[in-house]
Amino acid sequence: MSEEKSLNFIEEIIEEHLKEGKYQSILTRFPPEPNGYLHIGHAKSICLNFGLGIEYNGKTNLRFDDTNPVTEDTEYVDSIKEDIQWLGFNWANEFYASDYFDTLYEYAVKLIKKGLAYVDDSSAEEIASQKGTPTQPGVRNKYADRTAEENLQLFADMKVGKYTDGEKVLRAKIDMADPNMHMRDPIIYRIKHAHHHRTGDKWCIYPMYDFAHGQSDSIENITHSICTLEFIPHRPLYDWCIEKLEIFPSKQYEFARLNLTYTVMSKRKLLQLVNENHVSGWDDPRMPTISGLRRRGYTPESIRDFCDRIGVAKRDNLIDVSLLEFCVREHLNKVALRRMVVFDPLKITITNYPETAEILTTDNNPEDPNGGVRDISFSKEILIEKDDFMENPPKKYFRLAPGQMVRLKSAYIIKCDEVIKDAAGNVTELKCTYIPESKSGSDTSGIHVKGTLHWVNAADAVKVEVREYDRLFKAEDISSEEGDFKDYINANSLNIVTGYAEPSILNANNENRFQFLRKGYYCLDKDSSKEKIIFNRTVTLKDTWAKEAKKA
RNA sequence: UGGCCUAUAGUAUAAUGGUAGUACGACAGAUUUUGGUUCUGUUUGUCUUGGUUCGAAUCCAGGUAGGCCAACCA
Repeated sequence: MSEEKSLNFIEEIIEEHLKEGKYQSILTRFPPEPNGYLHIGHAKSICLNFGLGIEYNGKTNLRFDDTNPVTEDTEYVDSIKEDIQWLGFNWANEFYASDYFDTLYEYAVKLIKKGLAYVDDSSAEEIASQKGTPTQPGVRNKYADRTAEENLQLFADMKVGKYTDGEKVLRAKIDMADPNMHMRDPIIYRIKHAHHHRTGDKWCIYPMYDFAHGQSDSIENITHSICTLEFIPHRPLYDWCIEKLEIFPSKQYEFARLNLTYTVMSKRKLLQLVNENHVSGWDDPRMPTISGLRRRGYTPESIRDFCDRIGVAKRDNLIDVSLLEFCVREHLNKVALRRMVVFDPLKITITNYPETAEILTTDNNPEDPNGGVRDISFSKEILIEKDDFMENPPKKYFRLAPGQMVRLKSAYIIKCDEVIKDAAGNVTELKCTYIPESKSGSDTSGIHVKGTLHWVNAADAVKVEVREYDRLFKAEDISSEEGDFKDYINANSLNIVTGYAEPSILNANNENRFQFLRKGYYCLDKDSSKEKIIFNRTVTLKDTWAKEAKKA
């Protein structure tokens, strides 16, 4: 029964560490910067980090990497926590890099005392030009020669606010000729007279990422610090700081970040879409954000399944968004309540049906044995989808056509007798007859039809607004396209239509997931109200007929 | 033109020196009161050139291709 699942390279490393006794247990962390909302790429990292903690009986901390007060905000802290919990994960501790500002300051002092850091008065431009290029070594300036005492005093003066932003920085003294640019005396502290979302105005100097992240890992005793590939060149610096500071040796491991077709996956670009009103907000259902996917109707289960299927490796990847759609369809198929909704109605009059209505029952979910049933009303006037009728059907079209029969789902078989058209020649109504012996559940007619249609009773259909979403971008791989990413925005990514739903839709709540029969999966939008019911289309059903029709 | 990382089917991901497998996609068929679901089958792959070895996707060397690195961002 237990087909052993192969390990990804990080699991292999951890199992080796556990086996050889390097660690008794593992501790990972998820370290977002609170400067934007989490997206599906973060979900990959969350599932990896928290998943490892669960898999190996370890723990995972949530640590906000809040070392840059000018871009960070508590709004983002709150959204990040909500998204992680919604995905189904619990952190052992909620920490902030800013919790460690005092310790980090002492660490910097220690480096200065060891002669491994100095205060530099150069401008940003000077520092950049002295840094050299990847092919040319950098040069050290005169400030590198300052004594430890002088540096200590200067750094203390920086801390108490004696200087303005940019006037001085603290640099690690490593090697200006290192082929790795990050080792060319990197800046580790800068002056920012800015209000911090947690420490307020206590500090006017803030550590850089490279002087905060590894040390924070070390302070928390993180065993496996997992990040994305672009941090590989930072690893020597990560190790250098830990070694010189003589603190707990956390280790960094890097995996390839997620890229998805037809979307962008950078907080900077997503922020731009929000700020420039290309979308309604971070939680716009077209956004690849966790909050957008949630509003769209994606389930945590489906996102976790997706992260599981895409795997973890070190090569760059571009995952087809159809895999994400497959995952959500697979989950929703099992849990969604079936309902009938007609989007583009065509009236049918059943000429041999009595004037009184009849109550029929139908499954809430044929995939769920405990799903139960519901009542639906049936009468001589019903609505079907315009697409479900063709006056001159092609071969293999087994919907309604003149003289052809179809089953109305959970009701009767009907036959199309007459087509009514308006002056312009548009079909406006169909006259049909029904087969009384063909009632669902007690069919004695002996008639077999190929097609089954969804329908609603014209008399009690409920009008709803349905928001249909398409991909946000027209290009599959935006990073490979010329020009600005916004040139590839799909102008038709939102299409609002009216649907005519069976009355049971009035009982819908925000937790419900629906399958509108033969159409797709839907959920109530947060904008919905009693007066105006609004649904989001999560994803369509697979439509092999549409594919077939396209071929012809 | 420096350093680092990576290269297996259309897209991902396994095979840890010994039969190249899995998922999604695509295609074909069966079932179906959702042209959904389910089931069955088919299809396509080790970047390249050498070397080591009885045996190489795997180890070594050269090439090629892609990615990352020169923010007082993370």
